[in-house]
Amino acid sequence: MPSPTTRAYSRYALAAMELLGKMIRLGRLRRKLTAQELAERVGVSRSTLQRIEKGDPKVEFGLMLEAAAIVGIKLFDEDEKGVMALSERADDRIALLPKHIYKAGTQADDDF
Amino acid sequence: MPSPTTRAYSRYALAAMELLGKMIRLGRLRRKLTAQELAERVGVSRSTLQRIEKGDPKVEFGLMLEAAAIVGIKLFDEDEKGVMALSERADDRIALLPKHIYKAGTQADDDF
DNA sequence: GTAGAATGATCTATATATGATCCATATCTA
DNA sequence: TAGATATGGATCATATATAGATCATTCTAC
Repeated sequence: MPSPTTRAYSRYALAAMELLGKMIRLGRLRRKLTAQELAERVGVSRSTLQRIEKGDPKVEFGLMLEAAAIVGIKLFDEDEKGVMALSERADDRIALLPKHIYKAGTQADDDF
Repeated sequence: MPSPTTRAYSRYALAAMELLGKMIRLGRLRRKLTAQELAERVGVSRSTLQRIEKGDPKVEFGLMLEAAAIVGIKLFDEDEKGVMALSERADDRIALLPKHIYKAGTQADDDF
């Protein structure tokens, strides 16, 4: 409902985005790549890379991860096989839960 | 240079995005939230939440992290303070490196 | 010190992500 | 099983992210 202009992000999300941006910049400098060079490898313009390294919440999710991967940052501390394994485990766990959530005559939500 | 339509993502990045999407869905089901409910909390439409849970590379980076945070997924395995601490350490390390990277009479890039 | 290169910041046009809506299907509750 | 609700998918108009360009500034190598 809120127009994307009005969008608000939690402080935690903002901090995490900023951190990833800084990690990408650090990785780039360590690998002695210019902004232009990294931008080309990621497949974006230099201006977009600037936003990536600032941790701008509005950049494409895929671009952040692509840039991170190129400079050697692996989320989840896993290589490709590890990520795929985790993905299957997630599938398994999802399969154990109800497919739909019903709120007909329900009260709250949280527990565990 | 490449039109955003043509954009290609590495397999690793794609796998990581898909994993995060599944983790978000798992978190939502465990907390017994309907798609509509989580979408409202994130501040997006249900259709966008569908793309988030699919790990669509084109959703805003901030939305992925916001949704993840709401269902209790913390990247970097850190709380807000931990993330900010890491952020400062990243600043320190960046400060130790040259501000500009020069490629005048240079050869390769990698080392570390 | 100086020249040249990299970076930061800003602006505009255009491609596109998002919100809204609708329909069909699946699946839970009673 | 029936009825109600959640979900998946597709479409379209609109707000907006991105590419590209320009200019000023900062830094490095020489």
